[in-house]
Amino acid sequence: MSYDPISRVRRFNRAVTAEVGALDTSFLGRGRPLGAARVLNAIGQGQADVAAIRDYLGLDSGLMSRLLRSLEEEGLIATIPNPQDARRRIAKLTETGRSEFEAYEALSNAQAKAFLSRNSQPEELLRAMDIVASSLRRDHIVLEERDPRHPDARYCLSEYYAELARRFEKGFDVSLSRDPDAREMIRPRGVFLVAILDAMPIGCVGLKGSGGDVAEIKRLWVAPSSRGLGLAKRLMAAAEIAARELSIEVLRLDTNSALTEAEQLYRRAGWIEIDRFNDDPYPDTFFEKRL
Amino acid sequence: MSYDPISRVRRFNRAVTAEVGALDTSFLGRGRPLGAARVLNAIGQGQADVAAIRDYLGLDSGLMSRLLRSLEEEGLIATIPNPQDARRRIAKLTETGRSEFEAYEALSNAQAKAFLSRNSQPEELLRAMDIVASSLRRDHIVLEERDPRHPDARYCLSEYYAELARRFEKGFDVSLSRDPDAREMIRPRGVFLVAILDAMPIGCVGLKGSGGDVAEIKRLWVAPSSRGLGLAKRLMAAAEIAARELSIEVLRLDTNSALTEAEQLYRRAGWIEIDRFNDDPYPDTFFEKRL
DNA sequence: ACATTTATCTGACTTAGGTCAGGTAAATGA
DNA sequence: TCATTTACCTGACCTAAGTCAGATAAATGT
Repeated sequence: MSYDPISRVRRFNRAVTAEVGALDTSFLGRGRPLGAARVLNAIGQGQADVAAIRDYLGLDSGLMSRLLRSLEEEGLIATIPNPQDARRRIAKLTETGRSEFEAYEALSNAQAKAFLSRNSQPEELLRAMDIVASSLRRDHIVLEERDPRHPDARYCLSEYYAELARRFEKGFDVSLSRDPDAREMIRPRGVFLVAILDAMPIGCVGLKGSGGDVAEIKRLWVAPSSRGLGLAKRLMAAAEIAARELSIEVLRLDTNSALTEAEQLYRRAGWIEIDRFNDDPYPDTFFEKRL
Repeated sequence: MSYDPISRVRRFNRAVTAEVGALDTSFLGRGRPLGAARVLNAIGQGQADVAAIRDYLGLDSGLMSRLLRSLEEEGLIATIPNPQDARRRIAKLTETGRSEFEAYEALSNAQAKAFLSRNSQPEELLRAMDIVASSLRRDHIVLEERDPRHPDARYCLSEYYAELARRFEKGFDVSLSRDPDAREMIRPRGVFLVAILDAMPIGCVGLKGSGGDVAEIKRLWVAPSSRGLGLAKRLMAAAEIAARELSIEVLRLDTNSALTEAEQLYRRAGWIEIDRFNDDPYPDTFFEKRL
């Protein structure tokens, strides 16, 4: 017996619509109408092109224009014509605008902190919130190339190692494994891809090349909160496309049979099991795919 | 290494504010302004007293009055003076109003269903949504007395039995345990309390009396989605209050040491371990509390 | 060179939502 | 009984948000 899924979804909707306004009221906390606050915050987050902001916030061009004027009158922003195209305008925060934006950020952070402190064990709640956020925003996941030493990449890798340590019977120690040199996962030899959702890294994959026409897939990882969304498949497909761009002809990878879901993914994507091709202590299964 | 909790909360807020409008647009789907739709739905859900609706939706009395007039003009509701107090008014759906309300319900159900069907394995997502909803609405949890044969009570009991079956090494079979007769958990002998959150049962406890001044606490259960909110403690406190009302002087309970968190709860609430007082095969630890 | 397209702005207008100061009629308390 | 309180209604007014039809000026295609 289980409670009706539709009721559960609707209950979530009710809870969220009833409470989320209270959860983050930072946009209303500084005596400015919501519209103006949203524009100010979009600019503060780095959006500069007026058309881009309008598009992002879904505003009519007339309304947008008026909101920009009101922020200008407050002395919070300045707009200048785009040097490449004088019809377009670029909006930037002034000094006062920047400190006003930071006040909004501080408000929002404080509210998030207060929310967390109302919960005695926030870790499980946070995990649940991650799952919901990933699922709701699944269509906004973007894959980006990153240097493997970039903080986003390093976050993914450390989570990946931690997971291997949990799942392998004998644990996992990076230093025992052939950790690919960062150089070999940067163009022109290879690439390192990170899946980003709302500025948070939630998955990665590395293509490790040696300059020849054979390359290896390494470090495929998807955050627990984002599993079941087909992200691993998407990362693998993107890595394959990158491999073709780099004129790779043969892809290889090694894996461990403890990672059952991975093996299934490879087989379905047309990978074929081959003999061991390295003496790394952790993998016990080896695959190849000709492009 | 773990991602900053504040960023995670803010990411959830962004995801939810961006998507939840799209998640349930049923209130906007029938060409009526949001305010009127909300009032119609409040009445459809059984709210009748005008003041109660106004309070529930947080509306100004002038606005409320106008919304009621517009719904009346549409022929969806009828208002009559309260027979006990002719100043107050009672709002009820007309025939057309009822079918309009049901159209909203159908829309909302269809959207929830569509949302579920977009997810390949919705069970984990639903679990996460339950956790978030329970936590956000924790202050709205109410404890209500229910007949143990009421569907809400039976839902809780079947979940409780299923959990015992999972957690006990040898499983759990209700028929082997001394299942208290429903009569003994109804006043004046005892009570059965269910914790309700937004119409969904999320916990229960039974007070089983025999007519004398000794009674037993049975069937204490909290839904996994609602743990960590202090609900078990609250249920126990409510059961104690009910026991005092029924002139019970000694409370007893049995538990199994596999349920570690329960034992701690009892000790902290002033219960004292005593000798075995029944020959039920499942419990191995026994407690008593004098009121 | 010139018609067309594009990005933004301006003015006129609409709707939803909400506030506030009375007004009416019923209920209540001294 | 009668002043006071209470529940709801009405009219006047306000703001935020959004729509729409041009206007303006820069860029673009032929």
